[in-house]
Amino acid sequence: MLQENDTEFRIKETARIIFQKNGFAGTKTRDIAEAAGINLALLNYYFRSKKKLYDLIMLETIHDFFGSIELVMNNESTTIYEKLVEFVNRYLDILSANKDMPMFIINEIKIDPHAFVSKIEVFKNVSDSVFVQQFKEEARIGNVPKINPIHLLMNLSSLVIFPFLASPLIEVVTHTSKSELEVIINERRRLIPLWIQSMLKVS
Amino acid sequence: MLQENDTEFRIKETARIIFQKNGFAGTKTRDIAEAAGINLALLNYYFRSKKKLYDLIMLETIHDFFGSIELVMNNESTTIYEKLVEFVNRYLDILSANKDMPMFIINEIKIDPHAFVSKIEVFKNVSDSVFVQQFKEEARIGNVPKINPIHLLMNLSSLVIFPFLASPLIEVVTHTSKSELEVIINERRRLIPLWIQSMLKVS
DNA sequence: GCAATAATTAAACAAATGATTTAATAATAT
DNA sequence: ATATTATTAAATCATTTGTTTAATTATTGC
Repeated sequence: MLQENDTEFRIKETARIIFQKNGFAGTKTRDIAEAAGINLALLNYYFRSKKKLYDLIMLETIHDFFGSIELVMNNESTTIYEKLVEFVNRYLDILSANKDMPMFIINEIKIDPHAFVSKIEVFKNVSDSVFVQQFKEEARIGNVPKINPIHLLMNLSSLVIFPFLASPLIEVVTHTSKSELEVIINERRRLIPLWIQSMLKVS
Repeated sequence: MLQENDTEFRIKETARIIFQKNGFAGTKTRDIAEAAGINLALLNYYFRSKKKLYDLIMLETIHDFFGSIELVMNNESTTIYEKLVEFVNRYLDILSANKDMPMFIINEIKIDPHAFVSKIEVFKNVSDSVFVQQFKEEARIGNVPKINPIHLLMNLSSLVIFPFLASPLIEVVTHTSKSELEVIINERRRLIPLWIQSMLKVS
């Protein structure tokens, strides 16, 4: 057995895509087997059960999704604005390559918030991050309004993540094709940091 | 039979909540019956089938969700800023009373975009709305930057809707309780129009 | 008050769905 | 060559779930 057996790898990557798109209950082991071009029994042969395979993928996904926040937001040597730019670019990269990730994570939390918290508790609390500390200091000095930092985090996440959550909605409502929307989303790399900065001038 | 038979009404309202929370496939007729405190057979007695009941509720939900946009965004006698205020207040009202609505709509679109489009095609195209026309005119004059109006619509929707889509995520990441988050969301009635306005000063 | 219709119930049906296992075969490595 | 690993087709086995039936109770019109 190789450490990254070809078949094993193909099952996992296929399962990742399908699980992220349809969730645990919405996914049939037969779908995974068919999409991966492998025999159904091999799924259990390599991963013991559907649940074990799912848990494996979910942990990796959570790690990918939250791992970047940690690094960017707790960097002691960047300014607030630099962190905005870093955050936007990192997240647009991750989400562009993995469009179903936000919905997957949100559904996962919804199913069992308690179980989820226990899985990410290793990550540092975002509310205590260097980013939030820097924001509070600016607010103290009077450079930015004294609003709850959650607004800032929420606005930043909204502007970055929402297009991926709501892309089918947006496509329908604005009569925009997937490829046009992709172009528009990429314009946001430059625009979102500017927008967030200008929002911090009003209260 | 009364026009709004008590039992019939209770089934529909219970079904609305459960369908919006769990979707069609994720909902069992037995769940609805139990939650409504009625006998299982009554669901079929009043609504013929699970599918018919679901379709009924879905149409009403779509109507509630998109009906407000139409009115606000095509009002000839309000300014852009007045429309922002109207939009934010209307949507926060609807979504606060119906927190699972955005997720429900997005999932519904995902399942069958084509079928969904045919259900909302009665609504006027948002991209041709008075709101967007007014924005384009302001851009021509040079009062706002010449960006794709989709950015404006997307930012507005993001800031209003995202907190409801991602509330479980936000609660977990920022260690915020549901009631605290509710207070924060209500602060946004006043803030979002200001933010959007200030965003329109940069490009 | 009676008869017809409507509302409600418990129980059964049935049909599919879908994860997992088994036992046999092929491939690979020692 | 043989022991281990990988792969396959088929069966199993439990369960879930929407729907119907047939009997009972409540309501309404006359």
